[in-house]
Amino acid sequence: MTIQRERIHERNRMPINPRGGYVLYWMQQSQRLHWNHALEYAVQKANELRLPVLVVFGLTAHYPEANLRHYTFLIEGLIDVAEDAPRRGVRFVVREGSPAEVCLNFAKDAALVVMDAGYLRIQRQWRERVAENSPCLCVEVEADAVVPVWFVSSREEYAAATLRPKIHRYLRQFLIPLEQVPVAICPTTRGDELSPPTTAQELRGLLTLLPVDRSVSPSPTAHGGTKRALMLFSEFVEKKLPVYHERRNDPAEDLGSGLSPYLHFGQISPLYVALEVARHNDSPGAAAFLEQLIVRRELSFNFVTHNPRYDSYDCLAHWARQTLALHAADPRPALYTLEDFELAQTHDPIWNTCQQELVAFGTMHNYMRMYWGKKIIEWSRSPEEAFAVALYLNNKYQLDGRDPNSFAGVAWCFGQHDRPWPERPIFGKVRYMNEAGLRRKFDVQRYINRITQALRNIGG
DNA sequence: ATCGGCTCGCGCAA
DNA sequence: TGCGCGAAGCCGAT
Repeated sequence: MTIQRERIHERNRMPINPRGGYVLYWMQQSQRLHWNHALEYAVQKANELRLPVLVVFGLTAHYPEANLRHYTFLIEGLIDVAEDAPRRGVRFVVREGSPAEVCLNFAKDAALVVMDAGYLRIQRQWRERVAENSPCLCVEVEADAVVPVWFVSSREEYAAATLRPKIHRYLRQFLIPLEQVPVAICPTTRGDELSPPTTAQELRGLLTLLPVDRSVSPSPTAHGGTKRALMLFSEFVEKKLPVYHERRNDPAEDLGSGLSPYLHFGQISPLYVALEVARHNDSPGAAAFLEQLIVRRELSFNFVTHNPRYDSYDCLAHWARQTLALHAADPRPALYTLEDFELAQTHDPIWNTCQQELVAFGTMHNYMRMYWGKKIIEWSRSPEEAFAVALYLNNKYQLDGRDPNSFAGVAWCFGQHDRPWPERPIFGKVRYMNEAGLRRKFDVQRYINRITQALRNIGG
C-alpha cells in the first residue's frame, strides 16, 4: 500500500454497507484519474469487496466567483477524465447539482464513500455535509498535497520559514510514488443498475447549457485537462527548469511552469510533478521549483485551513494591519476605483499591461502578480478597499482564482507570510515595490512588448 | 556593481 | 533571555 495512513481519515462512524453495489469515489478537488490517492484507495477497497468503482462528479453552476472562463477549463478537464475512465476500468458520471447532494444521492447504493481533500471553506462544508449524512462509511483521502496538511502542522504558520523545516522533515515519508492497482471488476460488465457513463459530447453540451456567469470569456491560450498539463509539464522540464532558478522572475521571459491552473483544478498531481522534477536532476532549478511547488503551495493550504478569514482583510498578521492602519490617511499619489483598475486605466503602462494580460489570458507573470497587488494598495483609498479590489480581480480573471495560492498570494502583497521592512508612506512596514526596482532588474519594455504581441496574436 | 541598514516575531539554544 | 534569520524590497553610500 503506497497510500500512507496519514492521508486517510474516516469521516464518520458508519459501517460499510454490505448491500452496496459499488465503491463510490466522489471526485471534487482532484479532477484526474492519474496519480490520485483517493481514486486508488477506492480501487483497492473495491477489489477487496469485489465491487466496481463508480466515480461521480457533482457540477454546480453556482460556485462562488466562478465564471465561464473557469467552467470551460474545468469541463475540458472532465472530458479527459470521461475519455480515460474506460481504460482505467471505472465508470465516470457527471451530474449537475450541489456536489454534496449529488454525492449523497449516489451514496445510498454505495458500500462506502471515498472523497478527496479540499481546504477552502465551501469544500470543507461540502465534505462535512457528506460525512454527516452518508448512510455508509465515508473516508477522506489526501491527494492534493505532497505532505498531508493536518499532519505537517496543526496551527497557522507564521511564514514559509516556519513551515519549511516541518515539510522537509516528512518529505522522505510522503514524496514516494503512488502504485496504481488495476480494477478487478469493471462496472461495464455488471453495471446495468448504475447510471450510464457521461460522454465527452455530453460534457461539451453541458458547457453551453449551464446557467453560469458568462461575463468573462474562456482563455484563448490555456486549455484544461490532464493531457495538456502533462505536455506542458514535460516541455517545462526540458526547456525551462534548467534556468528556472536564475531567470524565472524576469517578466520579459515566460519561464514559469504554467501548471497553476491545472493544479488548482486537480488535473495534474503535485506528487507526480515533484517526483519527476526531483528525478530529472538535482539542479538548482529543480530545488527552486520544488520550493514553489511544495513549500509555498502547501503554506497556502496551511493558510486557508487554519485562518478562517483567509478571504478578508482581517486575515492579515497583526503587525501588518497595525502598520497599514497607521498609514491609512497618508496621501496617495493616485486614486483609482475598481472600474479604473478593471479596465486597465491607470497612469502606469506596466500595471496596465499586467491587467490586460490577466483579463485576456487568465494568467499573469508571477513576479508581476506581486507588483500588481502592491500598486493596488498604493492607489486605493484604504488598504481594506485595496484588498477587496485585488482579490475580486484575481478571482474573477485568474484561471487559478480562488485557489489557496490565490488567497495567500493576495495576502502576501499586504505583508502576510512576509517580514517588516523600513517604514514608509502608505505601506508602513509592509514591503514596498516600485517601477524603479523593476527597471533596475529587468528590461521592462521587453515585457510590455511580449504581452502586446501576445494580445495582437489573439486579435485583442 | 555591490553592500549594509532597515524591522518584527518565531523558534531554537542555552 | 539572546540570537539568527527570513519570497522576490528599497535606498543611499561606496
